[in-house]
Amino acid sequence: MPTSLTDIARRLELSPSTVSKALNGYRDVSSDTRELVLRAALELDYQPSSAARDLRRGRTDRIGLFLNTALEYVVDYLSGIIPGAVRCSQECGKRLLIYTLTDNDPGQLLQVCRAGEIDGVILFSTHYDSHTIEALLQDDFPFVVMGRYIPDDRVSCVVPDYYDGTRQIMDHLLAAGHRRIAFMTRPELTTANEARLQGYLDALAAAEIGWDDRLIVETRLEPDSGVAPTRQLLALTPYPSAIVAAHDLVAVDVINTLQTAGLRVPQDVAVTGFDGLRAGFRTLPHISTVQQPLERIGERVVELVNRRLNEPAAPAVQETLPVQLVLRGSA
Amino acid sequence: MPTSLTDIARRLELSPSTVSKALNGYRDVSSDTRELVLRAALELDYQPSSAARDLRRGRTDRIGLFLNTALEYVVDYLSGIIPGAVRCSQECGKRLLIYTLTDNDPGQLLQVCRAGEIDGVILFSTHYDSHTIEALLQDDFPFVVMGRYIPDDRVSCVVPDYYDGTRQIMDHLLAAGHRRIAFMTRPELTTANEARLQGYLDALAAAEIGWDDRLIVETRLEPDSGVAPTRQLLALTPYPSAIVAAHDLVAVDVINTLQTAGLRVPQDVAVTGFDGLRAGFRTLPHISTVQQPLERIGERVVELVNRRLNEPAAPAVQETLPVQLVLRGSA
DNA sequence: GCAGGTAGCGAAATCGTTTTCGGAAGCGCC
DNA sequence: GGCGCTTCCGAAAACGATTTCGCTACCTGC
Repeated sequence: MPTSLTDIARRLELSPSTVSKALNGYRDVSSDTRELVLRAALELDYQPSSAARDLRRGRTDRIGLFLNTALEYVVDYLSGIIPGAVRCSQECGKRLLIYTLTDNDPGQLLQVCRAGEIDGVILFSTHYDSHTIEALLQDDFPFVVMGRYIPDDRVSCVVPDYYDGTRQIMDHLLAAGHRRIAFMTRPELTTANEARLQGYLDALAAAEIGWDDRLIVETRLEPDSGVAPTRQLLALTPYPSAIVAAHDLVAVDVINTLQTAGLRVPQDVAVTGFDGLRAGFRTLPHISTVQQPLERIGERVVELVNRRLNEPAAPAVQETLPVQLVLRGSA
Repeated sequence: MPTSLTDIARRLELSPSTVSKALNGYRDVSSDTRELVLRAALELDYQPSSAARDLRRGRTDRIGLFLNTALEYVVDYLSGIIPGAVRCSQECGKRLLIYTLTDNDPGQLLQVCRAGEIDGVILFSTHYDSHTIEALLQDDFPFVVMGRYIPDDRVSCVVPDYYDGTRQIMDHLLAAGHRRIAFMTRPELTTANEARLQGYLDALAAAEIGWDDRLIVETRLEPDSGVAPTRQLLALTPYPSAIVAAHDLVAVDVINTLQTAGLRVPQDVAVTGFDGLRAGFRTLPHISTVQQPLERIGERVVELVNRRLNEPAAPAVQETLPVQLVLRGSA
């Protein structure tokens, strides 16, 4: 049992109200008393009970973010956005915390929100789930979607420019003379995947290159999920001279598979990633990728949740953030 | 404002106490009433206010874990232990959550604990801080240290067998004929680092090889921190035929630096890592490493916190978990 | 001297639960 | 009928903070 506000009150022979006011900067307490209270609080290592305070104030000043499976990917992505998100939440006087889901059950997210453990939540693209979104809207619970565009003007989201990024990649590859360019997509039918695919197709069309079904393959988010599709592409004759991977982690698999097969990257096959994760620095050559403004995304996403908390009536905003091609060797 | 217990009570013309008891499985409520309450709760999407419940019960059923800087490393390590930790906490009826620290200020950890936001905390080796530990002991707050042995019989910890792991690595390298083996250590004076160093020295002694100061270099936890030390080693003549890196992330840097310099791994220089992180699969060759039982560590660490919660008087335990050398190509 | 204002404090309600305690009703049994 | 025993429910007291409101002093200005 840590020291409570009433402990301080008793010790100083003051009322709990006065102590509370002294600690919270109310003006109707003399500076002498305030001094006394602050000193006592320090001495006793007083920290207000968050449960009591949250209950009374009806808010927690906490913002949540949920981990799910596809841990390998999520975690690498998260480590990119966390610095920005943490900095911003600190500025807003909130704390950012990350929940783990057992059994990857999205219902737990709703439980946590409804229980009032957090004031707002950041939804990661990988655990989007229309039922969850619908429920959050129903409850009028503040949330922002990160990394996926949601075609609904009631929901805020922050997304990188998938279309432009893919165009940048394709333009680079085409300019380098590549004509057989393979494309790895993700099986989910999301606006993000559609935008990337559209960028691919448009770029081919602009270069007056017909598209070949066999060059478009699917990958999942699990570890090593880039290996099989790469083998599949290598079985083609001729095999593609460039592979546009769905994201950096897949690109790692692609590069490793190619090199294991005795092919040189980028001389024999060029490879590109997407996202700009740390993983891109682990292969040799490093991965040429589309860098998302990760810190910026972290900031914006927290800022939007916070705005929504401050003015509940504020309209939802859907932001597309610019991305940038960075060439590191693999293409 | 979500539905509260009293909302249900009013709707059913029952008292809040009865509703609470119906929901919490008390026996002194008729099965008819219980049925009614459960149905109403479901219809109204009722979720008990965690603040109110925590306040009243004096516990939260939550266990915390704190992120700090050195994000790249921590996050990769975490993704290894999370599955085990989450599974175990679920079995214990707790929820595991991850706090972010602003400004990497360890004082925030104590604040969170004292505020009663969590019942127990898992301390990561990388943000060990003797003042924090002392304060937690003072407060009698349940905690367990992960990845670092603390020479104090009041604190529980779970650590991999650093000494044995290093011996396994060294024995393998020595058996392969290596005689000039470099060793990368971390600057912190921890029992973990000491154990690794001791393993290195003992192995050399057992093989009757004198040790060379210049082969022992330091690395930090920041990204790319393996590059400079590797260059430093390559400047030696002759340069070492094997490099024992402090952990897998450093090993990645080492391999990349060697390959960039035109050296082949493992033919020209063998490289080993430590920990068994996913990063070890991203290089080519993959990293030969000492695999920590990560999931197991996650489980144990949660289990120990939980035991401490259930029987506060239980003595602290210090567990060393066995590790295993896995050869993946880099040595 | 008095009205009006201000400064400083405390009483008390409140947030939404949990849990203890007691009471009412119903029943069986002597 | 009286006694005891269940069974079911509600009243009420917590948990520890915040916040409103009112009260007492004291001061100021006329």
